[in-house]
Amino acid sequence: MATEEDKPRESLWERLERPSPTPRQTLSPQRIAAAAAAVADAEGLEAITMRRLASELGVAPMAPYRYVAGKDDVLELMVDHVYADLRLPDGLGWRETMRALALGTRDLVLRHLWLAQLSPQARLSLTPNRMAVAEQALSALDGLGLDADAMMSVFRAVDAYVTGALNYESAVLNLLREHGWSDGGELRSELAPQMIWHMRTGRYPTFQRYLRTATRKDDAHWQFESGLTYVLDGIAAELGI
Amino acid sequence: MATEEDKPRESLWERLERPSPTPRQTLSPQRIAAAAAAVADAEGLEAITMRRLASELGVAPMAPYRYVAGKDDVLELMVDHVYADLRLPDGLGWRETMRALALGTRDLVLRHLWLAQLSPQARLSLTPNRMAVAEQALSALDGLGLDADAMMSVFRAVDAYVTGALNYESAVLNLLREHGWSDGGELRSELAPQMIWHMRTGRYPTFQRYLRTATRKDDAHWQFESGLTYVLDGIAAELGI
DNA sequence: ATTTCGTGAGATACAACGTACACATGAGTG
DNA sequence: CACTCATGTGTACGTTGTATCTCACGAAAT
Repeated sequence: MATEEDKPRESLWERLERPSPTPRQTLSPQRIAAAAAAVADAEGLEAITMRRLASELGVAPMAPYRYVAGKDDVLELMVDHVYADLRLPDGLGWRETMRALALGTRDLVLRHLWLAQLSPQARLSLTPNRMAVAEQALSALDGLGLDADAMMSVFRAVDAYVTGALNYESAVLNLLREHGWSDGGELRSELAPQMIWHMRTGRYPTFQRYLRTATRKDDAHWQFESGLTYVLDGIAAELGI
Repeated sequence: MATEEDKPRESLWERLERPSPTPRQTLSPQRIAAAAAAVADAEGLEAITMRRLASELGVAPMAPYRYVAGKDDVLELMVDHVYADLRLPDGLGWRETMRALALGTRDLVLRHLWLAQLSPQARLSLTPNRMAVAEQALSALDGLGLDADAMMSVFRAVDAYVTGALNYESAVLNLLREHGWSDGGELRSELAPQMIWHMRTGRYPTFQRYLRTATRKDDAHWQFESGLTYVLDGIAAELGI
């Protein structure tokens, strides 16, 4: 059965672009976004509560609800706020543009680790600044003789790889931060007992050999670039571009 | 300053393999994992609360805490529980093994959509069944003349792509389920007003052209395979295997 | 057969969270 | 000066994760 709330509620972004009739207000979606992003940058996503956000803005806990429908809207505003910093240079070839997309996204996520902690559904929302990046990326894939489906498959493949790689990389960094550990060495020494126990079972000989002989276990940038090279090489080979 | 709780707490998995001295108990980690996974399969991850889980098991809300240190442990148990269904066939070449890893993971996640809703840090934990899959994948990359770092970079690249692609795919499906929508058409018609508004701004001409001319927008399987082909092709090209 | 003891489950309670709802307030307009 | 409506306040409710105390029961010991 259809419920009442299915009416086509005006989108968050639609409301934003129409300036409010009385502009004299202490609160605004922009201030909310900036304050929330600042808190999350400094203390992680779990520090974002509606009460904390309100106190940060110097208002009562329920005040921000004049501008957002709920906490999910706040997260959406935060995402769009930081994505304003990500733009791709024009005039590059498709491969350099995809590389800029990947490396730029990585920079952004490493500067705002909470981006990777958002629920996948929060990352689905098409905010203006994310749409702008997608448009830039797609337009760099235009004019290569690809049909629309192929163009999107390239964009999506790069985006999927970047998302997955950063999911992992930032999860490690968030773990470090939450426990107050400083570097990967400290992480490994903390996790060592568990890992040693796993290895003692003798069930994972190949994995164990990796642990013993690998030399770039901590080189996150190299790992990111390696995978990115695979993806871009494969696109070039498969599509002949 | 170092806190007391930094003592090397025995791992969840370490405790599990040592059978409890008095085996007569109504609760067990296995029962907890199975019950929780069943609830999440049927009603989504947000249905998993400690109270709900306890009532599902017919015990008091705090009873499961005998076996898990907190909700995070429950999630870890759930992950391991369903990963028991994922094993890779032996004896295949590296490419077929990586394909089996990707497609098998996709099957698993589509059967248990809540897997993609877990926090990245929950997915970091190395549960026995996930370790087993990783070991199988790595051993298929053995003997190809790759060093340990290259082997892991291949595994990680495939895993990152799969994670990212499924993050997106399952987010759409979770959105459908939560709103009670049946298929992609219904999703698009619900989101149409927002999308039309975005397009009316005229800022996204390439994106708009994609929306008009693409024919495989709903073919999730094709999209997954396309990206996977790029990744595997790139690995083959870059490493000469 | 009775006592002892430890383990597993129950009951109660608390702080923190998101948010619904009714009220106060103060600037702009007549 | 009165009216009005957008904007922020105060209070409260239901739900969550989980700390802590208490209780029951089965096995081992006497």
